[in-house]
Amino acid sequence: MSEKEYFYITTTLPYINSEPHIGFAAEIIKADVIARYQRQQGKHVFFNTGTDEHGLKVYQKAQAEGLSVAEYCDKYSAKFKPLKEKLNLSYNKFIRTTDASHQAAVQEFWRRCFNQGDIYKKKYEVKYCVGCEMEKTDSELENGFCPLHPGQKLELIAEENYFFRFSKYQKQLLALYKQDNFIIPASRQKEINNFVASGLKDFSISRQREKMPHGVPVPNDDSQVVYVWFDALVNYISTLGWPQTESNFAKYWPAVQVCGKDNLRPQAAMWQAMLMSAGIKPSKQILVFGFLTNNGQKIGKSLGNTIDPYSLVEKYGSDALRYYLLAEISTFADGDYSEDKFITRYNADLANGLGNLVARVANLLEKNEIKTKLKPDLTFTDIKKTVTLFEKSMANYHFNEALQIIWEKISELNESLSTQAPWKLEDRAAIASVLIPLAQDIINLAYLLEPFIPLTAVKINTQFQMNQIKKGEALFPRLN
RNA sequence: CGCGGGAUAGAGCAGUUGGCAGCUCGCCAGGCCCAUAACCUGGAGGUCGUCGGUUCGAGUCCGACUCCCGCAACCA
Repeated sequence: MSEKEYFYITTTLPYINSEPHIGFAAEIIKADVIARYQRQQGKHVFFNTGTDEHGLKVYQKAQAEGLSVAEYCDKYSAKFKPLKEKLNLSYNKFIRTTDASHQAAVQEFWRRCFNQGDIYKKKYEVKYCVGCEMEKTDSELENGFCPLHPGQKLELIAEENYFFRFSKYQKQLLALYKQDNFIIPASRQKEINNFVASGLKDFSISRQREKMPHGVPVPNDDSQVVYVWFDALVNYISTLGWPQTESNFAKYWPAVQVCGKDNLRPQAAMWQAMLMSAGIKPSKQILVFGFLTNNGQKIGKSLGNTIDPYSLVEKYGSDALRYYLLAEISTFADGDYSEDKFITRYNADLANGLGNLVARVANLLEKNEIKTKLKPDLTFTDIKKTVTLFEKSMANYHFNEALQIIWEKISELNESLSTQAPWKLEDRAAIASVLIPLAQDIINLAYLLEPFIPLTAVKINTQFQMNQIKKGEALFPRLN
């Protein structure tokens, strides 16, 4: 490779009206796997995440907690930052949409769209529930009434906001969806294609400051603030320094964006249209992940069955959680979490599989005082087939499949050890000739596992690079 | 005719160019004893939702149907 390639990946920014939840943890862990894998491939990686902090809900929650919005944002944004250490993430940028540089970028982005003639002011009617003292969107209504106040008629209030000419970009968006692998999985690309093909309505991109002051000021109109969607999406480029430092932007853009399936429209349609309007290249690729259920039940704040990633890490460690989310659940499909499944998976694969194999081989090497000098070597004959299959799965982001391939190898090594039974042999050289190839395979597997379970990979790597490999502590003690 | 996803062994799932049905857990029977009561071998268990079509051959493609589940935009 003459010159290093650049690679940019970003998660969506979680909205800070609640604590970090397992769904976002799953999303950012997958992004982390991709980022780490790309680094292994020798690329310069820019890995972005952060928090989305504007908008009505944050404004209301701040008031409810008796905090200024700034205090509230600092407090809640800070709840997301420890994910980096707790989940062992490798992102190198944490952007907040309240950052001054981001706000300036939003305004510049707005101006560019405005200059294209894609932003206009329009009066329209919003539905207002007197009972709730709140505006309601159609999707919040049941049979045209507020579910909390079904007897009351909704009032219609005239409001004037800025709109974005989404409809103008229908054809260009449809052309974009012709490109294979723009959105993965393909079914999502089909879905958004059908949605866009069915017709687009312009959407409002501002709010009256009087009602909701917590947002980026609209350029040249003090009475309005930028609507949070429009604002938040711009982070994908403002985080690169756009429009100030074009050089960084030029190197890394366009991005691979990951999101949950609820974010398909904003990412794959609205944001792409916004980029077109501003004269910026579309995203490189959008990966759309599924949702998690808790024991088969939909997870929701109202159901009170949210899963706190921090407590899971506290209990089982970051690698165990990462492994579960990556191995048990198909990358793009919905998946389920339950403690029973977690423990079963942990014991079967991490304790009995990988952990036990490492213990067996290391112990035999130590007991027989066999000296080694190993380092990862993917050209090692015995690992080649595994590497080929592994890379194929990784290219499609099929992480569960990639891990399965590694675990087939682990199983093969356990079998090989049992068959050759070096503990029955007398001759040290013969014992060594059995164990050293196994140790070489293990250190190679650790290399492949680094994007998935980085702490364990480092442990194994350190352990197996020693001249005298020692048994040491169990990597994953069995859970009961 | 709103959009999309799913239906594969007792449970949970994988099967992306159509080619003898796989994985994990659980269950039964052996082996081993280096290891984290771990590991290895063998076995029982499936009309791949239903019906029809294409094909030498379909879980995999096409059509119809049944049953589940999301979404239905300006709520971030």
